[in-house]
Amino acid sequence: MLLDDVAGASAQVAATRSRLAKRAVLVDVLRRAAGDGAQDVAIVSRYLGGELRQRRTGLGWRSLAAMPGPADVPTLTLRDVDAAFAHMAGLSGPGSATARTDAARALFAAGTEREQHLLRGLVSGELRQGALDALLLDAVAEAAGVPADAVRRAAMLAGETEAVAVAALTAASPDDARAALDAFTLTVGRPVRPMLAQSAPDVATAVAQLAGITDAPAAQVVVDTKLDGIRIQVHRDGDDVRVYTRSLDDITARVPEIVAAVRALPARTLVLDGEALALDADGRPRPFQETASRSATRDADLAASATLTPFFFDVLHVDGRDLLDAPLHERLAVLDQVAAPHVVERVVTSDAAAAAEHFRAVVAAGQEGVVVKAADAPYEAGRRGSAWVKVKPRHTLDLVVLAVERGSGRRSGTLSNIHLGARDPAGGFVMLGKTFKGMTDEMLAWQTQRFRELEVADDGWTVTLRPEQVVEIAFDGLQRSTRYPGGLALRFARVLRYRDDKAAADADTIDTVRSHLA
DNA sequence: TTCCGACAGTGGGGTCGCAAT
DNA sequence: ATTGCGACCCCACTATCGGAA
Repeated sequence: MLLDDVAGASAQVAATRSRLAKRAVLVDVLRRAAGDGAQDVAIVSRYLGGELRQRRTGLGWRSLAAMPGPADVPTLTLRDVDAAFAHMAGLSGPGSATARTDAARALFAAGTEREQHLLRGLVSGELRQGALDALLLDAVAEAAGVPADAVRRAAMLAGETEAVAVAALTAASPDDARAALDAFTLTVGRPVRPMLAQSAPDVATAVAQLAGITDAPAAQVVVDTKLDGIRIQVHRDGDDVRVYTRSLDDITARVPEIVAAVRALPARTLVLDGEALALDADGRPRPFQETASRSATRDADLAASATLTPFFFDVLHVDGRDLLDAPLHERLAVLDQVAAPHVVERVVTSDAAAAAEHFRAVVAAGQEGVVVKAADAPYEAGRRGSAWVKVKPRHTLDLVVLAVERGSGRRSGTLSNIHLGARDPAGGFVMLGKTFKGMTDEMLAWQTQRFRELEVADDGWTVTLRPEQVVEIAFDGLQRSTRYPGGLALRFARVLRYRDDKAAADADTIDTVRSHLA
């Protein structure tokens, strides 16, 4: 199969907003790939899902700045392209960046216009065709003649889509495809996609949301402490322990202390879900940046200078027993038995006030917040299910917009990403970060016009403003910054509303911001 | 007929390792 | 030694489609 076939399909998918029409295009190209064999199905399913098959190629958006013009006639086969990226991914050492760029040039020179567009999207990870993994899974189901639920479940348990697409689409019949999908079961040593949480503004709202979905008579909820670290999924088979991140990256070699902790637990086989973070001598959590630094380093000496402590909040398998479909309260009973010293602190209650009290207590102890969970819900791998709801404290500030950047994609033509400054009592403003979050289309339209009125300079990307417009910003906390002059940056800043009732002189000062550090 | 769950998009700050400068 | 890039870690929020109610 030619890359051009996939490029054409991707363009068709991007050209319609109807998800059914997108799916129909995906189904057609998946069926054609199936006729060309398993390898083409593997490549097509990756590319239509917006990814290359190579996890890291060393090639990114910036490397593609100077690529040659397009070819007139499509000649690239999918296998050519996959082999080219595999080659690039394998390069390392002095001269490798040049060799990689040369290989990319040769590949792009052979690509037609729409093929180049597809390649850019795959390399940058921003295909922007309005369809990624979820719609692709639906298309795989339709193309193979099997229920969408069966494909989705297989992909969640496999931790990936490619193998599932190949199994479903290379089967001789829908019955065979169904059997092939059912063969994807929870396997110790193969990570599953982690269950995710929705969010709520406060504990009472979270409890009320769960009351709507649970069948438990007293509407019991589990209130788990939410730790500010990195998500880990740990598999143990005897002495063999593997540690995976939320994106299912294997980081076992970087975290020997977690391996040791899990080896010491009283079970032969285990699959645990939890969080790892750096603690100080008193057991209080260190800032997220320290956990991130420690978990990212591959240097053994650096790694030894700080340790991560694992805490688990779920168990998916223990000694031959799968627990994915067991209700949470059952899983937690097992978790308490097998992971006792490393279990996240929790409260189980039907009383919203008790849940709120736990939230206050854990935040006072320096933790990030809580996750409120339906006690009778199964583990929904890979889904942002309604059974888990996270709650975190929210801070707000009134800041001044210092500049604004042009938007891209559906925000093209608007002024989108705003630069935020706190008032400096000594004069001027101190920039604390940027945000594009929380804006409705109406706000985007309004601010695009408003900021043109305040414009003092425009370099083609960023428009500098007279510092007059006040905006109310929500954020999760402050972090140390080497990028911004105050040495501080807002974490997860988002717009709540523009404050036309306030002048810049009424905005919060950098001193007020610092007081949030306590 | 209306409602709402799920998805994709639009980007944020920080950290590391590596190759080039 | 410093800088720029790629790859990940954490992520919030809105608009939209189409099935559920």
